[in-house]
Amino acid sequence: MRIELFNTLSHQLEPFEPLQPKLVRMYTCGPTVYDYAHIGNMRAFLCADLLQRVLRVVGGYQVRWVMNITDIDDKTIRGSAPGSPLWRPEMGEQTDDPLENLRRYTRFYEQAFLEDIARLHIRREDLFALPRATEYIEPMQELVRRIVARGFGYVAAGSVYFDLSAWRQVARYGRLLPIDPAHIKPGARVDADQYEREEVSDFVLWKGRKPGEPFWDFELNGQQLPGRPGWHLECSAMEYTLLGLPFDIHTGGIDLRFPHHEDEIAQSMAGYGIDPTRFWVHNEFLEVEGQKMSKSLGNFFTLRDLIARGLDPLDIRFALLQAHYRLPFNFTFAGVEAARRARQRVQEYIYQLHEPAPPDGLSVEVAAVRAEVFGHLAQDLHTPKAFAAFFRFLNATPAAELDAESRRQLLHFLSEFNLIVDVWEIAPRTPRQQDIPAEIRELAEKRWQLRLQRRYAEADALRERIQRAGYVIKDLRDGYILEPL
RNA sequence: GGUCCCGUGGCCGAGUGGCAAGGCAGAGGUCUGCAAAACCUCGUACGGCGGUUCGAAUCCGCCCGGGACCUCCA
Repeated sequence: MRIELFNTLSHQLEPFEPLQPKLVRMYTCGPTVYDYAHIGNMRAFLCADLLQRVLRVVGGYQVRWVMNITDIDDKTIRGSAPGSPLWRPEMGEQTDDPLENLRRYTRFYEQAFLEDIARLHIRREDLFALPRATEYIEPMQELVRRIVARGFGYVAAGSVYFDLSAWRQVARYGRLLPIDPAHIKPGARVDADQYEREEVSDFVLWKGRKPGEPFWDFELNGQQLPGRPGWHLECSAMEYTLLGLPFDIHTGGIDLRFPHHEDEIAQSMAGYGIDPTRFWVHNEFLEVEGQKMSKSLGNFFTLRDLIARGLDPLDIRFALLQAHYRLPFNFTFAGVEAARRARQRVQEYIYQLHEPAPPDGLSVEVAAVRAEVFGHLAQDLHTPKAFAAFFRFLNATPAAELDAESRRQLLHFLSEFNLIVDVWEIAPRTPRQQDIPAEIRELAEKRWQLRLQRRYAEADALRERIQRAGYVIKDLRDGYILEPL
């Protein structure tokens, strides 16, 4: 099915076609591993995951998906510095080597990040590569040399800057978001004094070494410039190295349009001479209870915070799919609860489909709902419309009444749909006996026997006890289901 | 100060000129010893005020409220 995507470059919906037949090359701005990722970060990665899954399942493409790990920047340096309050015992001992400290610090949060995305069902095996910035220092330095050689970079006080005024003479700057320098907010962060750049809009490609900070040797035109890469550099270099330019899709949060992505385009074009990406796809932010997430408002959550509060990461995944990715998502606890119920209802439906069909079962047209649901997903990942169509079908199609062939087709469609949504189990109901303590199972069995003997008072008392232990009993016609509450 | 997005029933959330999707909650019912689950049925919602139009949630203006970006925040 043909996919259409909203492209930030053109500000409109465009039909998507990969540059190489059948293969989509896609890059996602990943986390800076200086702390646990919060759910706002997670939205960005879930949106990218949704896109790559839709490309695979609905578009029928192979996807080569790269997401970087930023393990060198101001925040990671600060966090790993000697005496940092952010240093944790799990990271080991701090050493005399700033680079080694940085490595220990960032690996810790990288590991946490990998655990977090795994819990959200962002699959490691879907990622072609998860490159660390510090492992691409060479290609970054090479890019700086190219930029300078082409006359778009200059050295000042040990750092290398991108010369925007020179760049503006040969190319358009401000393709993703027009920025009018005449109307810069008074007091906006320009910290012109901090560096020796010629224009405040010039951005740093390579930052000169500061005492006590990690650095790499760098020789540029015979000059020794020990230091570390600028923010935007890693993406350009990794895209070039891992995907090749130009590639198909670049994703990230909406805040990255400017300056990060704008500068990335300028760098890649200036250095490699190639406009790096055909499609820029940006997701809107996540708010909490209608407010911007902030630590001072007390509405700042990491995934770990939410899990500690008893939320299921898959309910969070499902909840985030209920809104379109280009609109702000209002994260609420009530919303996650609603998502949990809706998700459970579909799971129940799937279980019913696995049960034996009645002899005079109904036959339904599954191809139509598939076309409708996938059609909405193909239309700029319109998950709300896709789910509306899906639930409309569910409401009109009671699982218990379907014939065997319809069930088979429907389960096939659901397993395809679940390759995208990934929050259900396409399997018969299995009493997960191993997850339930033996004494609870015994109580449930005892209660069932009492119930058969019509000793209801005693049976109900046991049911109470079981419920207090955190399990619920659902009676069926000739048996019961025992599951965690 | 500049640029831009959003405001739809109790909550979430589609719809961008022609009788307002869907989810959750709520109400009633079926089934069940009761409950839970499941299933069926049920909605006088478009922030405010003007304007354009035969017709506006949808276009235009103003106002109110929330949010974003404006040089290292996803």
